Amino acid sequence: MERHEIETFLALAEELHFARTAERLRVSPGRVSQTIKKLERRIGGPLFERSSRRVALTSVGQRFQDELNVGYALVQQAIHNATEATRNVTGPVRLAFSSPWCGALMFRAADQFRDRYPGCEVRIQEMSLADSFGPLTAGEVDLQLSEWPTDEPGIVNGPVLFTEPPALLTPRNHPLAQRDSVSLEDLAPYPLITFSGLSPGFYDRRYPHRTPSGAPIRHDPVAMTFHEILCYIGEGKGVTILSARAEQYHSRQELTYIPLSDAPPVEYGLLWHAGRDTAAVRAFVETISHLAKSDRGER
Amino acid sequence: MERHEIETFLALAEELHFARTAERLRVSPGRVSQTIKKLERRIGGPLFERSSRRVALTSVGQRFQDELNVGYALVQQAIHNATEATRNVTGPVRLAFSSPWCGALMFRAADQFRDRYPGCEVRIQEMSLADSFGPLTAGEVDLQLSEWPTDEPGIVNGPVLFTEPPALLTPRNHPLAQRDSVSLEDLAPYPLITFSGLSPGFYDRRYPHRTPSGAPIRHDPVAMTFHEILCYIGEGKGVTILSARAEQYHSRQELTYIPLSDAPPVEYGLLWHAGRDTAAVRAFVETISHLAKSDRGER
DNA sequence: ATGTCTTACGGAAGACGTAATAATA
DNA sequence: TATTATTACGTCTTCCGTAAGACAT
Repeated sequence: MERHEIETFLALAEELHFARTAERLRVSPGRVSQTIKKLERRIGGPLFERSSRRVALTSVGQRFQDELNVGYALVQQAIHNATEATRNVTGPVRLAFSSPWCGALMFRAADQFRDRYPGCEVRIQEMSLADSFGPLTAGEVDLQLSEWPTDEPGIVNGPVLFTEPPALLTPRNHPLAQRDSVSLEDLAPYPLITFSGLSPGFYDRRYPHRTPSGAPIRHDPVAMTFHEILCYIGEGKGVTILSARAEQYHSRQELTYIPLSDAPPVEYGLLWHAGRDTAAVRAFVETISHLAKSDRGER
Repeated sequence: MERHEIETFLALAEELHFARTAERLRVSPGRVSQTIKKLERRIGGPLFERSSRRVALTSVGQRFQDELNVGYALVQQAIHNATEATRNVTGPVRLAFSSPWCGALMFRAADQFRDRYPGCEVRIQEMSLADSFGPLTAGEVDLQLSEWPTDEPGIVNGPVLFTEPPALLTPRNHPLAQRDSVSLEDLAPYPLITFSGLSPGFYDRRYPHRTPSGAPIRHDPVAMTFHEILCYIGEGKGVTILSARAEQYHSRQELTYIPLSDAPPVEYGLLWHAGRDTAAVRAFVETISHLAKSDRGER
């Protein structure tokens, strides 16, 4: 049963007059007659009892009207809701990423997103790890892709988009630098250079205070920026733990990246401010999540 | 939003795979793609998040699926119910009428009915007033159009289809025969010939036992058939009350019909046996009721 | 190289309007 | 005669399949 048949039937069931029905539907009276006739053939019997001067519903038609009205109203409501929901996907979406490999994914997602939601303007900026949540909290940014998760109050931990294996970063002439792989157990003798500005939970997860066997690990010094860490290590002040992916973007003569076998993988996920997510932001979350799933090869 | 769009969307929302959706709907994959694309343009934004290797619902699409499923299921149920209801309109419909003017309406209605329900066989017979409910009670007849109402147990008083003014039937040489109109008050001096076989309530309604002022009216003799009444009156044995319409079918030299001003109109309606009405019978009731309304000029 | 979604194009089904016809008051 | 529903027919939209293209694995 086609839409025009439903609408013609319901209109005629109300008007009980072919000409007025035709006028209401902006079609010719002949069309109403033929549409109803065809519908009645499909149903199998008359829905209207009619002469050239009178139109009335049969009992079958009466019940049909009642039931169809309910169902069709719900269908129209569904369409209306969907239309309204997409209408709200508009306005600028301000995005931030913490590291180049997050940025790469985000730029690809933004291309798809602009394609699908032409009404949306997308702006992307890099963020400083020294102030991971400042822009989000200040309302300067709507969504960020960065190290995950966080304990920051008011910040929502969205979906994880990808993970990277952990690595140990050492000076080139470090005792561990020749190894193919190291364990957390190997870290005990060396000071661990850490990064301030991370939320406490995330900090403890990334930088252990003891090796698996219980030996203490000294945290020293505490750097304020990522480049500061690179300098400290280059100077032989210690080692640090980070994503293996960093090697592709921050390799230097005097530094060596070594796979870290037993540290937890580094997770990168979406973060936004609780209650400040708009329809456009949610739509971008869907787009980038979908793209990341494709990258992971999941089905 | 067209039916094929709804069905394509719902199928794809379940399958999340264009090729399988196309196979299920017996269309080509290209068609599914174009249909969804067009639907998304109409809604205003993406309902699916897709690459060439992955299909997922957006949050808008998710909600749309939930709501559309409910409404569309109701629409389909309504169609199914209507189809089933008309499927039952089949088999023979056996009709009876009590007088020629009832028969005239019934034959016209039967023509319309046969036209609208080709699967139904219609048989019409005249009934005897002497045994008004025998055929109905015995199950030989499904529906009858006759004097209305009745008190007969088990018989349903259906809708009144038309009414006729009452008349007094007298011999040509009767004292009242020259009058243009008579009142019930005029009947007191003359024996009233009545008709047995009527249900008690109807009998009392048609044949008063007293005039409006309280004078008794003698009921004598009590006839067994309509022709018997005509003979009695022709012989000068008394007068009777009947429908003015009878004059068109039962006029004789020795009889005179006089309008009866203050008797209740004679009602003709449909009667059937309680619980034995089929879908086909109800459909015929609708057809003949509609035709009678047209005859009455109601709108 | 294969599986999957998308696009381009020609053919067919059917929705539509116009206008003539039939039925009713 | 006026109003209304129905029927007939030509036009045009659009739905559809086929086949080639684009993209990802």
